[in-house]
Amino acid sequence: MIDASHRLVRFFPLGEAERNALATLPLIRHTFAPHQDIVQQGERPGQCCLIVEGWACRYRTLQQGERQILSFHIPGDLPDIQSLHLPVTDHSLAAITPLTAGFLSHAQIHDLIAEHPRLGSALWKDTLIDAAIYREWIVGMGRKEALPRMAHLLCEVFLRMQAVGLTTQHSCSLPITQTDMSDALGLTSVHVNRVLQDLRRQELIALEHRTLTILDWSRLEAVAEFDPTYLHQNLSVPA
Amino acid sequence: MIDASHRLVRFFPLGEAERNALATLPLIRHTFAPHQDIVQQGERPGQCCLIVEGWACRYRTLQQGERQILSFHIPGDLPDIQSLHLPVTDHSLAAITPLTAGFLSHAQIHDLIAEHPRLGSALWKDTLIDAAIYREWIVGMGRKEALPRMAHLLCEVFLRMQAVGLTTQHSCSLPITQTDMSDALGLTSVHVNRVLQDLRRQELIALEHRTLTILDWSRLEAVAEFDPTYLHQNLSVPA
DNA sequence: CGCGCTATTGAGAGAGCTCAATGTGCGTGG
DNA sequence: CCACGCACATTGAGCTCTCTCAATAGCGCG
Repeated sequence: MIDASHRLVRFFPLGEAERNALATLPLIRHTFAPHQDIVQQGERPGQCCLIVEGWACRYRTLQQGERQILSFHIPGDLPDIQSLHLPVTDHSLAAITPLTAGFLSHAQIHDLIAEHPRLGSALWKDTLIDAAIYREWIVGMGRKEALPRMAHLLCEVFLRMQAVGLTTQHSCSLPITQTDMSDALGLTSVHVNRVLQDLRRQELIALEHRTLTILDWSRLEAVAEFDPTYLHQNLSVPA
Repeated sequence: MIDASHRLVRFFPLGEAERNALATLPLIRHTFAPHQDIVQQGERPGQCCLIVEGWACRYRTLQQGERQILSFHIPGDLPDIQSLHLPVTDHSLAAITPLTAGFLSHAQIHDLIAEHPRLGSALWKDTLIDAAIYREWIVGMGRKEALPRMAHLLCEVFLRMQAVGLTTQHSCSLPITQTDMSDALGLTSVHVNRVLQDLRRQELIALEHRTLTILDWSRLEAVAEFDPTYLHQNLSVPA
């Protein structure tokens, strides 16, 4: 089942009927180990997964073995919902941490949408926010240097974690390695290391034991040229 | 009205009813001059536009004035369909060439979808392909050098133009400046110029008078590490 | 208590940038 | 019909951000 506090429910005006439909939906749970693929490029999935616990990422591997991470996924995300309409998956999806996911068949989802069209709209909106995040990454990779690009990623992750209630004050879990960050930002892990040191030196963040703490949100936001509009979340910003 | 050969109709299994609904839809036409904004960042549009003729681009401007182009749009595209569910537009949309666009109010589209759910799916799929293109750009910007990145853009544009019947043999119109390309690829126009010269020297393409000719598709594809799967178009590739 | 993964540091190299000048084609007005 | 202006393309030379290569350090876990 999908909990009533789920993002879908909170960010889209759903009625009682839709909430109930979600709450009684039978999810088939699976667990995955770190680095294990959930969906591989070229597959034709017959189901979608909801991340219940843990982090995942979409990625693509190039011929020389370089990896590009396309997005990070946190609890509440539906990272392969696009398979509902795009039969062949054009990238892979892997667990970053030990992960619990719930699966729903395409048929179930189609039925659900047919019966509750507003749920279809909510899911569509979810994929549109995904696309908005991609746009933001393109802006960063194309026109920002390494420091603001990293700062932007941290702002984004923090707000997304906050939206699903996984932050405490100014901290949240950030269970990814510097290599993961480098593959997401289009940098090398060596440079990521130096950029993180710089952010710490400027007392913008603390990051240790996979825990991120935002020490100065407004300065971090300024460095990143971060504007949360694109997350389309209507959230309050850390004090 | 929307022509029966439109991409929506060709790439999604629509029935007679849906085709008719599209064909009789009243579009309000407007024309735009090059560089004119169609939608600006921060607006709350009440309508969506269909590009009838000409090219457009989505873009974002940073504080220091740098521009990042997020996507190019050609006839048949619905470049701001996301406004249907994301009220505030997080980027701008501008005409590149003299442009003709047809407008449909959100209300009209919502009604259309309510009556013809498969049309809703087709539109959703369209936005998912948009997102797939964003992913591909992220891969290029993060992990490809300038030459393959440019080659990839040219492959992509050519296939998209082919999909709407705007190519002849191995050529198509490419009505964008080198500065536009640089703002899309995250390069400078100086470097774009040098990369294009390199592609011409290698006899992979010809590009003059805003006309692109693919001289050697398979080598260009190889240089770009181009795999058309992500366009989800089921198209044949140039000989 | 040692292996393996991740983080850190140093130093040299390079892809792409900046700045600036020059070339070229085309539309327009006199 | 030609001169002019303007946008775009091209070229050169020096510079820098980020990369590469390589070594060392730290830490968690079996």
